Amino acid sequence: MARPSQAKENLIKAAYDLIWETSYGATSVDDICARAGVRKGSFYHFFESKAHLTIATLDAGRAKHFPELNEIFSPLVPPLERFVRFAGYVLFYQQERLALTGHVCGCALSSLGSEVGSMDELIRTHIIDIFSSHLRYYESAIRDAAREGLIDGTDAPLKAKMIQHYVQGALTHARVLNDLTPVHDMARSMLHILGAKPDLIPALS
Amino acid sequence: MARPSQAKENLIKAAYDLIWETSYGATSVDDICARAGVRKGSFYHFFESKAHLTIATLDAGRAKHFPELNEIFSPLVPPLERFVRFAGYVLFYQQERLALTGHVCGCALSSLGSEVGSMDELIRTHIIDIFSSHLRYYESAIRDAAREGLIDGTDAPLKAKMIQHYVQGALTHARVLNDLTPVHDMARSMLHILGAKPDLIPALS
DNA sequence: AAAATACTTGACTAAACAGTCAACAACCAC
DNA sequence: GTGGTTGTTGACTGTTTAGTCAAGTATTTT
Repeated sequence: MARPSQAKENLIKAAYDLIWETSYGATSVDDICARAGVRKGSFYHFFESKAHLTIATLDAGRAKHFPELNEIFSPLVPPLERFVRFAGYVLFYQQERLALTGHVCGCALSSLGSEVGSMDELIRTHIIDIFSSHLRYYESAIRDAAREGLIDGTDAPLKAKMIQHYVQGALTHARVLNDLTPVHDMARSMLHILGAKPDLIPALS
Repeated sequence: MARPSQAKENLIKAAYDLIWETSYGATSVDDICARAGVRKGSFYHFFESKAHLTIATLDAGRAKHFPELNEIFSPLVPPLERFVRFAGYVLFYQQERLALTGHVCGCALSSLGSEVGSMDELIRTHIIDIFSSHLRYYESAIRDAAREGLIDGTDAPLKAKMIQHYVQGALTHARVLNDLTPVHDMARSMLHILGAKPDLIPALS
């Protein structure tokens, strides 16, 4: 019968944190074990390799964040407000991670995908799948906003991609500059990209 | 008297190519030497470390690209056309690199900065400096376009940042998805972000 | 109490890696 | 032709790294 253990979850959390803070390549199996408080034998009991653990961190991240994104992008939320709330959600996690690490960490998926994407097909396709989900949140909100006459509805898919690319570029910049200004500008910029009229924009908190 | 040698230039080019193709961490000194066709003793004769060589690649990239960017963003070029030409310039280099490597490589600065920025301050500040220059190209073009009545001139600095973040997000996506579609969409999207009226947009080639 | 299952360990192995070094070679000035 | 300067070499060293393994331990079921 199974012997209860937190080792697996601790390894996933440790890998998630370390890879996001620095990079995939700079994060060794020993580093992850040290952060998780387990020994290498345990690591390899649960995971075939660092790459397999990384896939588990992506799945854990999805499990953690998608319920929250479902709330933010719920069809019950006024469409443009979804983007404002989303900007708040991004800022919240960036500030939290900044407090823990001392520097802005940006988008974990984007950094990981960029670094590892040409060398590990499994990690790459997992990230692409998550990116596709994000894109559908944006598209749905854009269509709903157009239906309410809040914005011009032409080319919703392209606008969704603009939003997605802009958000990730802003997070990458925040990380490189070690400065949250791009994240603070996010709500306003997304609404600008969508062509929302200023008087129709919900309060930017 | 100096003994003529191409070793240094070959090392710089090799490092530039390999780091852009894969990543900083996945590129070893041995890899660079193999690609450059020199031995490790020569590597360390010219460069103190891989990090120092990377700084040299950033300087070389700047020397190569800035004359071209000066032409693209010349005040003699109609402002909105500068963005269209810039998109063409980005596409050209992405297609060239795709042909050489078999996969989309995205923005070398962005990838490198994201991967290494929290661990090497010298590399980070070099990249930030280059980013600042790019931003000034965008701002200048935006102000010129506003002066000509082509776009709304409010908040030129924020729009320049939107452009910059969007461009880098698009390139990161192109790299992760291994698909140039985001780069093909770039001209159109940048002009949309700037709020350019369709009839004022120069021909999208 | 015994057996089965799952978790834990850290020394160990082999490979990868950054960086060093003394010696040699090529080029140019004198 | 000689001496000075610069470039080249690859075996070598020490460290880092991923991954293995036999043995031990903890938990649960029978």
